[in-house]
Amino acid sequence: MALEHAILVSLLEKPGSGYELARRFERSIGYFWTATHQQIYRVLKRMGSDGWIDVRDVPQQGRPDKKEYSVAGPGRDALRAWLQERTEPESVRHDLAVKVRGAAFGDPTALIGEVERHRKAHEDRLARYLAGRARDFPLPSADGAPDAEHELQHVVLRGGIAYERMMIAWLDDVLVTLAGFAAGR
Amino acid sequence: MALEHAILVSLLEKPGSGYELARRFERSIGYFWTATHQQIYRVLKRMGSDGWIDVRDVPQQGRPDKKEYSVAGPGRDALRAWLQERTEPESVRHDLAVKVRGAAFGDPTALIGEVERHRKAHEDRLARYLAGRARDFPLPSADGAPDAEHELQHVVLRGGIAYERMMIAWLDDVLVTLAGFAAGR
DNA sequence: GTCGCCATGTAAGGGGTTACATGATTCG
DNA sequence: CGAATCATGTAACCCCTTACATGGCGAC
Repeated sequence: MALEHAILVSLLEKPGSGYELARRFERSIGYFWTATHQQIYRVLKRMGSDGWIDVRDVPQQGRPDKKEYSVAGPGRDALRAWLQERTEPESVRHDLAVKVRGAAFGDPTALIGEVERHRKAHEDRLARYLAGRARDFPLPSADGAPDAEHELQHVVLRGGIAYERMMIAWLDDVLVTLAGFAAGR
Repeated sequence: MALEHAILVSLLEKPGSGYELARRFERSIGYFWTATHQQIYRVLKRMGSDGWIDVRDVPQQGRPDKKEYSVAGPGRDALRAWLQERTEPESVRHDLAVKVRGAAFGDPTALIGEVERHRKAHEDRLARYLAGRARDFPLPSADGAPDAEHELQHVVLRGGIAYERMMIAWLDDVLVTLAGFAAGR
């Protein structure tokens, strides 16, 4: 339900095409929401016909032309209204936890490789986030009027970093537990 | 895609009815997968016709009769096969992070109440998990052959606890950041 | 007598994933 | 000459959520 709102936020931060939005969802937005280009194009169409966003054709040379979207008045209003609404914490879905508990009925040690793969994926993401932080948020905020957009982007990124660190530590815990079955017999 | 596998794991741990499964998804299974009774009944039907599970009618007194499901051979095989498959880390979806970043284009301080609500929800869940751990996993595992089912349930629960603690700490970070806008002008 | 629990479903609609489709340009 | 990037879409399918539906029993 929040995809359209995530798109509004992203377009408010910087107008762009559907393709560019898809890339942002792979990168910075990816640590709190994901979407593929198919979804994005479909939703952009609906948002356009609802008057939430404006479209501008941008001819380009050496590349296909693109449509640049930007947030219109009603889009801003829709976002403000949604910010007031209550939303419940999202439900968690972890394949890997299902597998870990399911491993009790198969071979626990056979899961080690899979856990290591996931651990590596999380470490790669953490490294990307840390690089992004070093690039975009180099200094602790100086005193004085804080810049809302910047500060809020930063605190969300800190959340992504905390999540990846938590996952890596947990996966280490899982690996130690699984290794216990290999050694303990 | 893992709902049917989560049900297999739950039924292997202990056979039960659709209603009982729904309750388990609210409780212990809830920290790594969620499902409503509507979903569960539908999937149970399909799993039954695929021969993954057996059904047994259990008449009851003072309560409606129930159907008790248990895992059949092909279900066990399906779970074992799935444990071998690669699954990619689940994509994250956090409404609240979208809102935090969107607050830059509205009133950041208006979000404080919502963040506090979420914080409380996570604290409640953490308290439930800790109570569950004290009840079900009172002692550090004694030496000797570890019990796979028990150990693996415990490590998944530790993951749930780590997740809730991480979220609470992050929400505190968000609250401090949001409060900065109220004070900083 | 109403509320909550136990117990099982159907139906509609919305959102997300996967596959298919096209076509130009740049880099190795 | 093939692969990757830029750029935009359609179609089918599956999963999930929300609403509707029923009905007996026990507690306050």
